Amino acid sequence: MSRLLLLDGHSLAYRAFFALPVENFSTSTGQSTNGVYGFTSMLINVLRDETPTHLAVAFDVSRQTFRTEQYAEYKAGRASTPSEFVGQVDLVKEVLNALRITHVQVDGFEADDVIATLTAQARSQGMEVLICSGDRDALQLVDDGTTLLYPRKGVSDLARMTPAAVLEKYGVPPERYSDLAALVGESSDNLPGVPGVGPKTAAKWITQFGDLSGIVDHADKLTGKAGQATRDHLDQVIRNRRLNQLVADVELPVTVDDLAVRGWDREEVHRVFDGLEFRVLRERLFATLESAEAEAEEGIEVEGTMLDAGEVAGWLSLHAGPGERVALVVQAAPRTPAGPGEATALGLAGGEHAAYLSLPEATPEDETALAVFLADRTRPKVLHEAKGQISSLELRGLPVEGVVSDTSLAAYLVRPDQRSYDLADLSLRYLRRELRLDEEDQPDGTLDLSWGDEEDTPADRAAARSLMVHARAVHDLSVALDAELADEEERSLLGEVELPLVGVLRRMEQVGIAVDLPALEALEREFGDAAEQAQQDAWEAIADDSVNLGSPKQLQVVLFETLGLPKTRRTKTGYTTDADALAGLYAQTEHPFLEALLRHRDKTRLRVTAEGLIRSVADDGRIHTTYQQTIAATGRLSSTEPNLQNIPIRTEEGRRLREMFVVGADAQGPYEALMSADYSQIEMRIMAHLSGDEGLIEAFRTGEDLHRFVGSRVFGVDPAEVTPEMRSKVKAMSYGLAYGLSAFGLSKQLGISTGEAKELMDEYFERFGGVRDYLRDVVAEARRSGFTETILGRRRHLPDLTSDNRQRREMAERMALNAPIQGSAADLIKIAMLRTEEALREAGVRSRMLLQVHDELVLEIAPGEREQVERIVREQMGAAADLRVPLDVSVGVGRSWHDAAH
DNA sequence: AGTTAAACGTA
DNA sequence: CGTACGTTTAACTT
Repeated sequence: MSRLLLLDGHSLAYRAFFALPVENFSTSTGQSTNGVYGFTSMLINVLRDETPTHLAVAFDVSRQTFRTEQYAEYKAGRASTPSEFVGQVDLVKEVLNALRITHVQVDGFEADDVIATLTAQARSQGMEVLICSGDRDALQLVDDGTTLLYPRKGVSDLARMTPAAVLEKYGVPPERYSDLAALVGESSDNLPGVPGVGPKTAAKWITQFGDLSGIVDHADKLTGKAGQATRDHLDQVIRNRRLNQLVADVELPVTVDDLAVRGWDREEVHRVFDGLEFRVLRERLFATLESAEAEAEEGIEVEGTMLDAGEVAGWLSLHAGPGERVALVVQAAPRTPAGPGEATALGLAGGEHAAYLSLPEATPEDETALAVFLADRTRPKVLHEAKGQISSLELRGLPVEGVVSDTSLAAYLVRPDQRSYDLADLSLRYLRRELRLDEEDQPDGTLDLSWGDEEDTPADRAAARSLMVHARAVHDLSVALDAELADEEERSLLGEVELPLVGVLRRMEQVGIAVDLPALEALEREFGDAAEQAQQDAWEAIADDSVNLGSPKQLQVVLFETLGLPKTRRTKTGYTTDADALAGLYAQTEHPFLEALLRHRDKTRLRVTAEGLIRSVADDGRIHTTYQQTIAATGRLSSTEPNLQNIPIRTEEGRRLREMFVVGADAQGPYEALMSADYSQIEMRIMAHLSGDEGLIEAFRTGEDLHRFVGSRVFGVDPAEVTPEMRSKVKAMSYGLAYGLSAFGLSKQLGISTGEAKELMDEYFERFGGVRDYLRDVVAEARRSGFTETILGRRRHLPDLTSDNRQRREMAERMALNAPIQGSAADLIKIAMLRTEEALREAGVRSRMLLQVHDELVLEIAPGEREQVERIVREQMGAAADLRVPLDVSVGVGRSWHDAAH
């Protein structure tokens, strides 16, 4: 049986371009290759999986086609082709030439028309046809012998669109798809659909009236708003239908018979792939095309063993000796409010072999052998997201030592502004290896496992395979990422800071912080009652109790239509109703509704915060937050479930929430107090250090109030004569500088004219020239090198510094200003946390660290240890780095977090 | 049901 | 038209 495979070269390369991060795919000469890489990868996969006898790739020639002649707006409004994509289509053609694969393009027609024509020819000869395209228009070609392979996501997941699949997904058979598309529209072609008509409605009508002409003929019978809209847009729908019809009789320079698969040009493939620096892909290509008998392989090949009772010690001694790096992947029970669940199973991978161990099935001897291995710091382990996994093991009485890498942390240090460090993503990016872990990708029948015995169910085997595949990926990734770390400084940042910090954070999470639950519940009710009262007052003020005060949309109606108040700043969807704007309106109008509304906002917010905290209290009466170590691009930690880094402090009422965090107890008895220790003005001190500005350094060395000192220089008066207004202006500016503040932003914040703000900034920079020079140089240096760096060598890449787009470039410039400062502060407190914990351990005290809030540490103090711990914390925080200015630490103690403030 | 935008809390 | 985050709610989408 002959089988023709047709690919849409442009659409697939374009899909690949967006699926793969461009910065990870470029040659040493700077040519981007993500599009051509992804296309080639897809090509290899379909060749392997579909074994076609005939093959061609179609391309568009230009945007000018018969469709643009008929409808000038066709495919208009598209973003211009990204510069990194330019040239990649030609590279795709080079690859095809080397593989002796025919490519076809015809002036005035799109790739899909070429595909439609070839499909018609092939079908008339009784051939089976496979189309691989990212363009949905090709769905109209699907029939019993024609299947569309449509990229679902990424470059390795293709949906197999048969007639049944089309019907299932769109509710219409393939020959009616174009009718549906004409109604719904196709945004990528700039063909607008009928407003209010989605695929569901369109499919319903098509079923009801047979096809589009049936709908047109019976347009008067279409019901509802959507029906009226369709009648109003009938011409447009008919035009859409004419444009989305593919042309199946294009005159082509080739016939189907010319497309028979030929041998390929080995020399040329080597030359082209060398130029593109595709090494892994070349191996895959050769493996796929050279062995005709090569069977389809699912994901990674893993040589592994499902360990049976009594086999653990043996495996470990063979594959996990001293110095032998072993990856661990833990499967655990669901997490609880108190933290991660207990470990249930384990995947291990050494250099060659992998193993799987189900903990409930392990014998006491097995567990002992495992425990010895895990606790042995001379046997190196690597994990992905180690913190949670180690906690799960420890819950099961299996402490872990000797962790030499965490692949999520390593990947974070390499590129700190990624959204996720998902293992499968990292595997694809750094190993160029697809981690196929979906259950559906591994139907039982294809599981051909060389390990395990008859008692293992298919589900056991699938779980085992998955853990071993994970472990193998973690092992190989840890090696690959070691090489990706920029320099010795970054390796030490991982080994000496981030990795040891995992343990500190883990213990802080596990300990949690005690909460006065009854008081918190009372407070929640109090805030709730106050919110209720505010709502009543607000409703009364406008004589309307139907308004949802929490709905910005409804508020806009009330404020700007019903009450006719002056319009505020624009947002995407209307006018802002944020607190600043409402306060401004209140100042102008003194309308009682505004006062009540603001009060309602405040109280509701407090109530909701209290509510969330109550929900988070675990059975031990404490709140166990989770610290995320790979989220903030600057190097800070973040806190989730719940976020304990944004508990209110600025207002009196907000601070009452801090009173709810109290000193608690442990198995040995109660603690004495909470202690809060924070760095004062850490960011300005780092600015002084990094800039070397003599004036600012002197400010910190004299011990004079910083803003008073700076104010006296800026305004040219004695420190004693600096008024509160002068001080607050200078304070706002000092802090703003580290964020890339503009004169405009400063004027807005201080409520002064832009001119006045400009003068203020000029005067500031005149007096503190070192700061001005530093801020200028830090951006220039980052533009040159492509990244910023903190005191400990933590890098943040900012490619947008050279963007043509002003908005993006200026955003990147502000990030470049801020990242070294915020990031260095993060470095310092991380060092302080490590040393503080170590010093507390050496001192043998019971007191312990509970929270980190960027520049503050909260500790729980055991009876009689207050002075000793204060000394330790002051010393370790103060000595975290040797800066050109002192690091000032202020400490407070009390029964609650609020009382410990100072 | 799942996503996005607005609002707002912290450093 | 100042950085870095996380959470909640309403509204939008299908």
